[in-house]
Amino acid sequence: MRKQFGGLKERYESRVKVEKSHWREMSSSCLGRTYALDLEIIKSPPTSTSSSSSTLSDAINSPLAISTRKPRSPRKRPNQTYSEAAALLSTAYPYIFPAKTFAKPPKFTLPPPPSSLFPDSSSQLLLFPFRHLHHSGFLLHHQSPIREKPSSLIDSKADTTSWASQTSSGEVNSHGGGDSMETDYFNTEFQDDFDAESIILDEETEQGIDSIMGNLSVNQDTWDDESNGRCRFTHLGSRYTNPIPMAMGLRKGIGALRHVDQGNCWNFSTVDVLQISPKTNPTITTTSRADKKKRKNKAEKPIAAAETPNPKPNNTGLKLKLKLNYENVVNAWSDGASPFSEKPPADDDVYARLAQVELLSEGEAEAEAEAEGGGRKASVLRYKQKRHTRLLSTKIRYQVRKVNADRRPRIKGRFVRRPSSSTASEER
DNA sequence: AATCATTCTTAGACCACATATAGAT
DNA sequence: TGATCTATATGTGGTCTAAGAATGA
Repeated sequence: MRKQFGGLKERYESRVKVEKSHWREMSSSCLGRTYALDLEIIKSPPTSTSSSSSTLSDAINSPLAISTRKPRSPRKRPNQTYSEAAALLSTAYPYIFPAKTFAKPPKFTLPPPPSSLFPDSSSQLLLFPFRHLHHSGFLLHHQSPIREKPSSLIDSKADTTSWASQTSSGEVNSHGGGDSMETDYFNTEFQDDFDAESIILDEETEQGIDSIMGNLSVNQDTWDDESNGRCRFTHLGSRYTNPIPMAMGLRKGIGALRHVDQGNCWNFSTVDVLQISPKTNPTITTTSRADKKKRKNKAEKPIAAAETPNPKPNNTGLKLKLKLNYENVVNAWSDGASPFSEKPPADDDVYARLAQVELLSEGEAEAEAEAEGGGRKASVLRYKQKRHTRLLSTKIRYQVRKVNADRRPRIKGRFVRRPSSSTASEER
């Protein structure tokens, strides 16, 4: 109560101060400089409390009270970290972590102690999506899961015209026409709270993730002018044209970015749909060997190669018709192990972002890394620690402004006017 | 299980002003 | 076309407020 009253008093004093300040500024505007006066008249809500006769409450409840305070933007909820992680997982493995399984995020609670990192009972917070594995019949039914039910965020409709219409309005409209829970979730909670722009980590992604996952930079030849503004990515033996709509993390397109070489659009966080999809086609390695043989043969026949200036890329890696031994796959996954190999994906921003989510505290992460015995976990841990320190230490763009701010007088943390000789003479 | 009041945590607003930037002349 | 001027935007750090979660009755 005392604190609240103190807060009211503080606000009142602040308002008076602000009014004085604005009057000063208004008067100073007459001297040549104009100040934008953005005042908002507050209609005091009908207070149920008894009308106090104090001038303080009167001043506060007065309908003419002027507030220059900017409306507070909604806070990021603690569960939002969980939601973001879940959304990323759903983006990476839409069939392993379907969005509907986390449509209702659990209550935000502290993580378990390090001694019980992944017990069977208490680890549901992290492992609940794997329950989906127990009925992994989807493995057998979907011939091409990627195309059949794409995530609404990375809708693989590679229609540049629709993209243009979306970006022209200034927002990325995710109305995919779907009415599933997945789509609804992304359209409401995820889209509302998840600021993709905040995840754009240009320098971090290059320095941090690259040190772990390998160099993600795209060669210059992957940008093809002939592809009409489309980034072509070459990796994993598969080559395809990735249009801009496939990119995640670009809210309003590249054009909104400042001080950035816009030609390097591939340096931003983009998600390759085929990359983030489970690698379920084991025939890639075999075909690559066959390709090597073919190349060897082609090298022996340079004339034939010269006759075809634009050879069509080998699309064997893009085949989505799977020839899997489903029984073996199901048996291999039935023990609850990870459905994917331990080998990290070649280049994928989603995994980088997943690694950035602080689901565990620092000590727990260390314990986990020690338990894992180094390797990739240690690399991820190192990267996370590096990123943690980098984020905590504020990045100073202009050292001069920092020096000025440090020298600037403050009262209760706020900058106050410098007592200048001119004002002192005016007050006399 | 639902509701309410209280406590706790922490993201973001606030402040002045030197400097950067964009537009006009 | 470059130089100059003017107006507006930006960034900087310590403190405090209040939104939202947690907790207990």
